[in-house]
Amino acid sequence: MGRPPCCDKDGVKKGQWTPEEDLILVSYIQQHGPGNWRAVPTNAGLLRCSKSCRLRWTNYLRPGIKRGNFTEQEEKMIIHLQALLGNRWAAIASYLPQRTDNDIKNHWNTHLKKKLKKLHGTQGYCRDGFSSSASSEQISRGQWERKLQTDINMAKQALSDALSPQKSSGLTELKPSNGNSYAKSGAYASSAENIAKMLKRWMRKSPLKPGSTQQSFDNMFSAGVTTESANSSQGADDHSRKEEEKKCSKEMSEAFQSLFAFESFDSSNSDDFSRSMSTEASLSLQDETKPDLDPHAGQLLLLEKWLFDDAANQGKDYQFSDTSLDENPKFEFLL
DNA sequence: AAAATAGACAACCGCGATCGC
DNA sequence: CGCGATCGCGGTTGTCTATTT
Repeated sequence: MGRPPCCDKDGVKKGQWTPEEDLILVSYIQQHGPGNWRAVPTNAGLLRCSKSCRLRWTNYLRPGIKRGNFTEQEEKMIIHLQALLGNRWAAIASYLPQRTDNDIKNHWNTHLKKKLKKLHGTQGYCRDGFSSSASSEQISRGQWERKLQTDINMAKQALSDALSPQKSSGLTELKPSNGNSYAKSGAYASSAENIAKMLKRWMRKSPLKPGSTQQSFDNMFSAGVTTESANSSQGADDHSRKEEEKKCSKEMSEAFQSLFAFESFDSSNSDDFSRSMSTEASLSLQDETKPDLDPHAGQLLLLEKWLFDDAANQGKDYQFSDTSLDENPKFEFLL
């Protein structure tokens, strides 16, 4: 006698999203900002359920998302965090900016689990899955913690590099509290990047007639995806990258090219957004960290403290947008 | 070249948590 | 305080692509 599925209605579309749907969704969120998902399908004119819209946005269209190509540092970090937190993918994702919980979960299930299993078979399973030939039972707690600390330092360095302010440029800071600011933010550039990638894939699968595509995308853009963002300041690097992308996309229609002009092709520009997102996620993680429930609470707190201390130490260069630690009483104990 | 199989990943589903009335 | 609506998370499934036979 469970609750009936929210998407169990007639006329609600399921399955793969089309580029048109993506553009409608991005366009809508560009104007109104994310949130109030219940109203999104109706207001945006999408034949999807609210859940599907939210999922599509958070896992695929959201700016600042990096997909695929996990680095070894990221993998190590995921393995460490999985050992500490278990299958709490959202919490793990909060420590990996630009990665979504779904992406991490998929990567874990398809790659890392096998990797660990393989290592388990050849050298004996170790909690970090990478470097020990002894079983975890044989390693003393002290040894394991030292090893954990070493690897965490490596992952920390990688994270620090990834978040380096030098890599971000020209992205206006998002202020989620002000919905209209979304419309002016360059953050949508990487949404379009994601869409563009998906469009290429989609074109491979089902080549469209240029005419119909043109019309369809013209309608889309006139409906709300303005070129305003495209006109925002972009660096020379972005320009050259755009050119390169255009070369690879000759077969695409003019409408596609206007989409390319709309975006920056530099996902690192979304670092500010990623930071704000990861901060939010960290806040939620802080909320859900319940020492009385979590057997690894000590390690978890250590890890969190490491992360937040680092952020605090880099305060000058590395400022969380929107929600700063020192403004939040929840983090007093960490500062 | 075609069929079968495996791998990868996007999306769905169900449940618990949270929010607002 | 109770209840319904909504959101967010994790597990699972479905589909597409690549590889092997």
